Amino acid sequence: MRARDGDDSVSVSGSALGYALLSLLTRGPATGYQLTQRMKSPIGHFWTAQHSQIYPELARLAAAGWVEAAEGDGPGPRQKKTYTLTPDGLAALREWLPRPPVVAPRSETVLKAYAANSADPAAMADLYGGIAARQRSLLDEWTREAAMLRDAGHDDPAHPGFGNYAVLLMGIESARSTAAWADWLVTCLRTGRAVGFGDPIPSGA
Amino acid sequence: MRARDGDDSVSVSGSALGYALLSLLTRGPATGYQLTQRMKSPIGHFWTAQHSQIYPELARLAAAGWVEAAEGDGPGPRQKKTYTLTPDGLAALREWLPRPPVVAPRSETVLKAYAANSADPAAMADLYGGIAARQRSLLDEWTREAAMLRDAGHDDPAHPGFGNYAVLLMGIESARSTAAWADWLVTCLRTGRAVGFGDPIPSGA
DNA sequence: AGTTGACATGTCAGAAGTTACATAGTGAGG
DNA sequence: CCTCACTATGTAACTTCTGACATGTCAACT
Repeated sequence: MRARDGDDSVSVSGSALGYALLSLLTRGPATGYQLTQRMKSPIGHFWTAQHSQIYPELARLAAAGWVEAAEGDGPGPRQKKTYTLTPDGLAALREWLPRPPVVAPRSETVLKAYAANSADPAAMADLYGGIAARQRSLLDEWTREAAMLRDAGHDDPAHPGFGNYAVLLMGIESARSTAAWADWLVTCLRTGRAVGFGDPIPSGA
Repeated sequence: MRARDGDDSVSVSGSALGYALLSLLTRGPATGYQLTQRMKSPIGHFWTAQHSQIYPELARLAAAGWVEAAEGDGPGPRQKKTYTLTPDGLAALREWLPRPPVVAPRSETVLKAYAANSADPAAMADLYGGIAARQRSLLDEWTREAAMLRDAGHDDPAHPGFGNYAVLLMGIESARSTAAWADWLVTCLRTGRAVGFGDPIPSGA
């Protein structure tokens, strides 16, 4: 499945996680621990991984020659390893990037809406009210973050931080849509009547 | 993990897939094959499963007493089983629905944008141009579908088809956001300059 | 002096999900 | 007559992901 030593001819194919780690390493060398942190924001809103998945994957990437580890003394009993993207790794990433992505959406939030009228409308309204509130708070936070990045020039496609900015914008769009949809759902569930999407929310009536 | 015969006291916890199948069965009895089809639209845009996952899960649900199988002759060598949601199954679903959903977003599309400036801008612009086009065609299709459902009264929260309508609306919102974002990305990548989100797209200039 | 949290790396068991294999009847179209 | 697509149910091998276990240092706070 992945290249072994002296097996250069085989087309080396990585998992999405592998490419995610390579992407993170384009931001500079890092330890597995730092990659775990770096994955949290902003890409974490669209791609997550635990350290228990990251460490073995880094070992595989190193075996494939896509990353290189510099060892040093760590705080614990083991060696601390700082990984760097190799030219081969960058080439692999560049080859993977323009390929059409695998679309595999999975949202428990929407799944629950699918069965919404099997449950108590008031309870479901509360659920989606909470979801809308959380999405709006994320929206606020990310909007402020995006403004800062824009001021720092990250909206320039040539800026190394452009990817972060792009992800943040998608996060904002996604939060906005979800909040608007959840608001509509809440209004439907609370009034018990058909409501047009985007119709004004009847306030305290 | 799941209840066995005569083990009623244990809190029976299901997987998200199990609840997805229960949700599908609120639309009426179905075979595993029919559930596989039923899952494709519209909930398939936010939750998918292969038949190889569905058949064993149905067996587990039956063992837990959440669904009941009526056997009959099938086209192949095996018995055809038509599953029905039991009162216990509906109760379990109703208990699960209002609980806060697990949020686990995963989008290769956004992941690739995160590393966009490691690749050839023209290739990435093509990629996101294609994505925007596909999202717009889905948007068209779903908008027409939603209009039909609305005419059929599915926008009434009491209508059994309300869940389908709600999922479709989220699909529409999601496609709209993604298309707008992809358009912005394409403009950035093609012009090579900072572009405001929502700014008019320079046409053939 | 003791606790908590951050830094740092790993393993293991199990759950969840994908792909391919296996079987077989019916009806439509070429 | 043959092939293809649809209906229908399952298994097996494999990959991916989560959650828990395991270890140990250092700095800050109580």
